[in-house]
Amino acid sequence: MNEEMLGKFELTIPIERSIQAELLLLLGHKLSHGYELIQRLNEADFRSGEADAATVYRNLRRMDKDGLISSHWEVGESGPGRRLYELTPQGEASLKVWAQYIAQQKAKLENFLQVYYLFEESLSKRENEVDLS
Amino acid sequence: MNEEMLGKFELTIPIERSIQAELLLLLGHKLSHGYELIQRLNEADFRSGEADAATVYRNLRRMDKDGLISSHWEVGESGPGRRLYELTPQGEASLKVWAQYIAQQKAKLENFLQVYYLFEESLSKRENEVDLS
DNA sequence: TAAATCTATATGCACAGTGACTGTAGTTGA
DNA sequence: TCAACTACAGTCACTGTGCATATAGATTTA
Repeated sequence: MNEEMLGKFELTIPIERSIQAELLLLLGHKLSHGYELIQRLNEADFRSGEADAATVYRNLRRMDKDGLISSHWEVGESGPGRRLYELTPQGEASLKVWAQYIAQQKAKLENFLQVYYLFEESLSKRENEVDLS
Repeated sequence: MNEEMLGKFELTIPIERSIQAELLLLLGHKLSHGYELIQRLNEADFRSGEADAATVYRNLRRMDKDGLISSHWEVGESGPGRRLYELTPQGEASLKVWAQYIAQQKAKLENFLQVYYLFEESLSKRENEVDLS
C-alpha cells in the first residue's frame, strides 16, 4: 500500500473510500460531471446499491482539491451549469495504485472464502456423523 | 445482502465491519478469547495490518450482545481472567451470510480490475501512437 | 523484592466519513 | 403555472475507528 498516493489512510481505507477509485476509473473512460457519474456508478457492475449524491459530490471536490482530477465550470446551451471533471496524470497514477490495492483486497477475500469453505465442509461432515448415530 | 442477519446496515457495510466476519470465522475454527483473537487476526492471511485491540474487544462485546457469539468468564490457573467466546448457531448463520456477501464483493473487485486493465491497455496503445508520430 | 513486562479487558476522546435532509437554481413538459 | 428533472452543495446526527489510557493479576528480570 502506497500511502503517498492514497492520502493519509495507510492501512485502514474504508471500502466506502473505494468510491474514489470507482470515480477515477469512470473518469478514465471519459470525462464527466457529478450528476452523470452518479448514474454511471449505479449502472456499473462493480458497485452495488445506490451511490449517495452527497458522497459523490464531496469526494469529487476533495479529489479535485487533491489534484487527482481537474474541473472547469461549463455553462451548456441547455440545462443548469455543471462542473466537468477529467482525470489528471496524478489521478491516473492514483488509479494505478488503487488497482494494486484492490487486487490485494481481492486476494484477501479469496483467502477468507477458502477458509470458510473448509469450515462449511467440516460442518456438514459433523452433521453426517450425527445422522449416523 | 440480508439485512436481518447483519444488522441495520443494509447496503453500506464498511469493510471495517468485516472484522466481524473475520472474528466469526476464527471462532468457527475454535473457541478463543479476545487477546488470542487479536494475535490470530494478525497472523491470518485474510487480514492486513494490525487489528486494533479496542476495535476487537468492542466488536466482540457487540456480537455477544447481538447473540452471534456467547461468552463466559474463565479464571484460569495462570494469568488474568479472560472471556472465552464461542460461535452460536446465529453466529454460524451470520457467517454464512457474510461469506455470500464477501463472494459478491470479490466479484465486484474482479469487475473493477477487468475494466481497469482495459483502460491500462488503451493507455499504452495511446503512448505507442505518440511514439510513432 | 522491587521494577518491568506480559497477559487480558475495557473505556474516554477526537476525528473522519457517511446518509438523510434541505437549499438553491435553471430547464423542460403537461 | 406548477410539477419534475438536472445539477450542485451544505448542514446535521450518527457510527465506527485509532490512539491513549486505566486497571489488574501474573511473570520475568535486575
